[in-house]
Amino acid sequence: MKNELKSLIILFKAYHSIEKAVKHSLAHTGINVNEFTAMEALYVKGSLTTQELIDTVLIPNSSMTYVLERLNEKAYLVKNKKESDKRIQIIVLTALGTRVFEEIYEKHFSYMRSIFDVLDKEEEQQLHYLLKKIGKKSGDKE
Amino acid sequence: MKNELKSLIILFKAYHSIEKAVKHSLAHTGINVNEFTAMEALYVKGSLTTQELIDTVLIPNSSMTYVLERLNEKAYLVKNKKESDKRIQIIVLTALGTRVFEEIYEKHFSYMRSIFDVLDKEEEQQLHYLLKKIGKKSGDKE
DNA sequence: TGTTATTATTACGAATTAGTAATAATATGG
DNA sequence: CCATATTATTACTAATTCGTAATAATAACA
Repeated sequence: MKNELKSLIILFKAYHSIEKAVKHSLAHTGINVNEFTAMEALYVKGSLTTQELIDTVLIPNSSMTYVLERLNEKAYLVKNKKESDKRIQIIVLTALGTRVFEEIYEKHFSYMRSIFDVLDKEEEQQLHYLLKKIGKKSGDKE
Repeated sequence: MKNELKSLIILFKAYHSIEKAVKHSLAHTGINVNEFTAMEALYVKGSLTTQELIDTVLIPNSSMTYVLERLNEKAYLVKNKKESDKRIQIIVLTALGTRVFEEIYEKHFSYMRSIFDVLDKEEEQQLHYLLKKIGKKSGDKE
């Protein structure tokens, strides 16, 4: 077998390895990776619609519904119908959600940063460039 | 929020985007990503123990059991107890499994290669180097 | 040689993920 | 306006994933 999907294998390995580290970092925080990613997006953007969250977190709509339910149960976010288009919901972190996220983020940041710091600044930029390039190409093919 | 986990976010995005492409490529083949990865490892290595497969595919042991069950049901692989240590199973693809894998791989290869070909040879090597570096660092922290 | 520890694997059950259909609101084209 | 198409979201269900405990075989060593 021509092993020219080496890039794919290496990407999968690196990702799974990092994903494990993320899970480890989030263990005992009461939220999982998808929940964290959704909260992060909301924290950065201030507010997003469900559809925008789906496009950011890249999980299926039915999975996002589940994630939002969980976070809503924990009172970390609220959903508000948009007045001008009632099909749309605007999602916002609550004060509690924001506070909890900030606490979790601080530790998570240090932990993850200690991994990525194995790359120097230039290497990290190069990684961004390369990953964006294949991510974009891959998205284009959908 | 200091956005210095940009690398993490970009990696996640690129991965999920590629993962979608992989799923698309494997749709209608009757096997999913984990099943494909396990078969690929077996195809390349000839045979592996369950534990070796777990270390390759990087999923929990309980998940691997499920994957192996699925593939065994489809008669794509067989399990043989090792004589010298009966705790250990040696997993091998059947002739059917091998043939099916080759068929699937051929199409999958073209599809995935068309994505990674957006990188030139040098860029691809660089990507390998960078991903291995953070993958390794991340694994070390376990 | 008989505990005790370690390793490989499976069993079980709960949580999550995801595909598909349903619902509800809005847009569009006659 | 009305019928139809499109968009956003949820409901429902099946499949998968995963943590943890159980089992079974082997190793270690007093």
